Amino acid sequence: MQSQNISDIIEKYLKSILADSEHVEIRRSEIADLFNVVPSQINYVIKTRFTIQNGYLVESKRGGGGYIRIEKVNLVDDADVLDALIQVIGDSITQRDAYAVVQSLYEDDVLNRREAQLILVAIDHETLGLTDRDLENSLRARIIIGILNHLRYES
Amino acid sequence: MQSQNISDIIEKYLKSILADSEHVEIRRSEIADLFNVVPSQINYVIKTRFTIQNGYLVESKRGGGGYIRIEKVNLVDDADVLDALIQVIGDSITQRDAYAVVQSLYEDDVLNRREAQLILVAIDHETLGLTDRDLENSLRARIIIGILNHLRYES
DNA sequence: ATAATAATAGTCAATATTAGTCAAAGATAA
DNA sequence: TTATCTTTGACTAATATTGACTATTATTAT
Repeated sequence: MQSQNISDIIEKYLKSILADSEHVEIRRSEIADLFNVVPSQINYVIKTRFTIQNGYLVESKRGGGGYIRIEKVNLVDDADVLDALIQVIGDSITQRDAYAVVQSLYEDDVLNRREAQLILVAIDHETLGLTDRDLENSLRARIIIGILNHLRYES
Repeated sequence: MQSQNISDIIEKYLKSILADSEHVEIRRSEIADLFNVVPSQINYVIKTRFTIQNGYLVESKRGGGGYIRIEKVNLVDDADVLDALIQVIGDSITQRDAYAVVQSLYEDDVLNRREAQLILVAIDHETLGLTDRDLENSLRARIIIGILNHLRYES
């Protein structure tokens, strides 16, 4: 489990802060300097690792005193967040994003490890075994949304 | 003495590492260089010799800092039962029959109630939302088989 | 007040860095 | 001989990194 690339390292750094506090607020250029990358790489890290699918809300402001603020949210407890998530998924979701959703359900203790892994198997590219990528992504969306709704009624 | 083709040698090399540690993480091109083969041969070795039937899980990532990771897992005792079920399911299964399969897994304590329900959601006709019944049945078969294969080992 | 300037963050596309797929060719075993 | 297994490489896909350009907000000068 070595994080070879710098994006993974930045991700871990931010998550280590989030482990202790509700949110983290950064100045983009400072983090970029800290890890010796261009500022836009911070956007890349956020866009790929701190999405709503991952269970994070991000807000920011430009100009003097600007910042980027990342907050961890709970996907199923808050009906609004769940609705937002379902809307973001829409009728198509990649394996990567779906993986992120299941991962955050696990982190929120909505699913235990075994349940999460069963779901991951069900939505896996190899499992579905389709050549049509659009079809694969739309099926995956239906399965994930079906499960999210099931979890909603259950709770 | 058996003919030691290069795939066998690579297999032994990887397994010798796995003898000492739980997993091995490689950079595909490095191993290819080490044994003077094209990178895709590493995929061939993995696909033919590190299958789940043999107790290996494989995951990988592309791009900068990419890797291939092979993990040895413990296979459960009653893998034969799973094999039999997989055989019976074949490449297509109706919702009715699939329900029966999941039900029997529940009755045999392979799955608990919640796990069974999650799986039923995933393979439900409504969830999959397909008009092509053959496609639906074959997808359902793949999902169930994927899950049965997952149940082969303990993580 | 308003305009100019500074200080932030965002977007996007080009490039780099990996791994995956597939089918043809070659080698080996039955 | 024939079927299966191995080897190869061209093409594809996914992910990461970079930087030029844009957008937004705050501060300063007029």
